Amino acid sequence: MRRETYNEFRRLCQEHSLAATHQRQTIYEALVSRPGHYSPEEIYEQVKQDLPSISLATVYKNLKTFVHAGMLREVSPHHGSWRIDANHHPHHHLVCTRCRSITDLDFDSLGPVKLRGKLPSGFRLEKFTIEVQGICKACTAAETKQH
Amino acid sequence: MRRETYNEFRRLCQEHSLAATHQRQTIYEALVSRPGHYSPEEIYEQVKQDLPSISLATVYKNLKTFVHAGMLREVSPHHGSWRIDANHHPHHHLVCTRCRSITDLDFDSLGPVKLRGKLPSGFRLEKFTIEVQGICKACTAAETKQH
DNA sequence: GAATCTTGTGATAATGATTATCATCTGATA
DNA sequence: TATCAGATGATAATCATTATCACAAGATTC
Repeated sequence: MRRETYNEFRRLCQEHSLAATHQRQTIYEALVSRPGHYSPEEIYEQVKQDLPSISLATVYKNLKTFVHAGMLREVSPHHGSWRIDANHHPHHHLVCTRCRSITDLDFDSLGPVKLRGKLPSGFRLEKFTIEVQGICKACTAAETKQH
Repeated sequence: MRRETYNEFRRLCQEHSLAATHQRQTIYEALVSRPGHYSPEEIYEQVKQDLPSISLATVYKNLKTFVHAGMLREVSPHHGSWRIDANHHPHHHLVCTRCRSITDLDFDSLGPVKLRGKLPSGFRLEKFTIEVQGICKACTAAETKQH
């Protein structure tokens, strides 16, 4: 691991009161050192090369921990079960990052996406989708009540 | 079911060579008649009120059929396994609707999202995410080869 | 409308992803 | 170094989704 990445990792662990274990270090490295959007299974395969006895459960637990702490992000705010949208009108989605609820937002509430320059060659554009991420009313209320 | 919805349903089935079964009709109705972003399980619960003996497998099969035919949409092009993104720089994603692969797109490739008017009250905005949906290079190539 | 054929359905087993449990171990702190 | 909270590994449990297959219901033809 690069010295720089190592220091960053130690700092982040301290900042979030997490023990800087060998396993966590290797998982973090596996993600940060190479670009990509890996699944837990893929991380597990990668990490096993350094730590053959690591458990898949440990990978899952630490990925959750890292995401919760804000050290890493989920690719999509929609994981979990498959959902169907029957709204045929063009529209956007408000997505709550806390409870993952989804609400429609009228198409005209947002201006059009403007493309500057070109997309990678060979990619055939179908459409732009805008997701508005944030905390929904219910979650904000619940949070306020706690304090 | 409203006459209008019923006719639309029959038309869509004919157009896509699908048998207009009682089950399909009820599933379609459950989605179209009320706004929302339902999971297969939720549709199942709803449909059971009309057709108590329907099987959850039938709901899954028909939702897939409808989505495949373009009669309904998936809320998110990312279903399936959880993925982690370690790229800290602001960026967008190119998502292939065929193979679901994900590629980063530089933040500056797209102009900023402009909000017209207001978001629903109580929603605390965190950020806008733009997904560029389309067919990736590899899938386009594979498709061309077939013909 | 009945016969036939194709497709869809229901029940349930199988699979795959994720989470829970718990005995044991390790990093952090004194 | 001793202590202890928190982390790990093994594995069972759970949950979502898909596969299988015997039986039933639409569609088509007469």
